[in-house]
Amino acid sequence: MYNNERNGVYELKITSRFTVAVHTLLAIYTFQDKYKVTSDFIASSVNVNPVVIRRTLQNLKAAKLVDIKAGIGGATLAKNAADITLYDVYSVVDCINENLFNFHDNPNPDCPVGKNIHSVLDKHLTAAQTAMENELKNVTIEDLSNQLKIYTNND
Amino acid sequence: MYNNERNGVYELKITSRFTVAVHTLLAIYTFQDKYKVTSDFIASSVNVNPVVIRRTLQNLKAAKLVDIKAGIGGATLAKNAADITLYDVYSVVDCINENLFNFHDNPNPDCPVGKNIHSVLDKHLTAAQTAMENELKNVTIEDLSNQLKIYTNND
DNA sequence: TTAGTTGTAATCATATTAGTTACAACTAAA
DNA sequence: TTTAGTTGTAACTAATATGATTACAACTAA
Repeated sequence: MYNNERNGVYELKITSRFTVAVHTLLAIYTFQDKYKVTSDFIASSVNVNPVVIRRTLQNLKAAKLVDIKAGIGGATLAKNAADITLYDVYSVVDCINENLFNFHDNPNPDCPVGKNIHSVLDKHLTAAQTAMENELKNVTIEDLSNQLKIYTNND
Repeated sequence: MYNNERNGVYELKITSRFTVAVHTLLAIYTFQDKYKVTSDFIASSVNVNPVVIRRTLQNLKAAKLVDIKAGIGGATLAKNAADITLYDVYSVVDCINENLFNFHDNPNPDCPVGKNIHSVLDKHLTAAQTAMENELKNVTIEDLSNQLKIYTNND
């Protein structure tokens, strides 16, 4: 069933492209020294269609976060895992557009409130978005990998 | 035309229900002592269909942020403007579901990364969301009104 | 009684996401 | 130089949300 219901109302959010991309990078980092990490390999771990992974990898490649071997196949990190933050990933994979908050179009310029609503609200929305994004800058793929090792050692 | 395009990719975000609701409250606060603030009145300022405003007002009423006069019409604030934060509004209007970040479904439990991706990632996503939401708690409808007065006095 | 408004269901157009199919282009290895 | 496996990418689809809109019953003060 659909997992996004509450009181019969459905809502949008930051798309799973972001977590898919993070998962992709963590899988590459975890396995790149042992296996050829192909889109099929990653897709199997993430549990999405391989084409979704290839599209994700193209975004990550364009940002120089990964290298991809065309033909033979396989992806590797193009930077140190400690130098790739969640914000880097978030920025690249189109999980939101520039603005997190979707502002209603064309408020009435003949009403004092409509005329100025952007002026009074925009800076606060930007501050909220920036606070969220700054948190993402505090976490790297290496951080996730270290945490992952703790979990896998306990298996 | 569509206002959400970038490089042919389209993205989701926090819906305009939030800014519509903030605009609604600011319009009520600004005009409630002078006019009967009806859904048509607000809709004209926000520039959306009146039914969208009525639905918004129902959400705000359920949270005891506004009073609505059925029959005769008109909405007023049910609390002091200084006691209504942007977070209060955000919480009630279903602009997102509980989680801001949409996580991909069913990562592969037979892969060490897939099995633990939620464990390593969830707390960071929650921290980012909380940072955003906390910023919204710092701003009240009264703050917006005070800023609005500065702009309108300059007209 | 009436005029205006709210409350709410129902339907629609538009748009996005993720899934999927298909296949050309590429590359290393046999 | 053939082949097997993979990437790169276009095209299409199903599922679903949003906001617009229509419609109308219920309500209430004048």
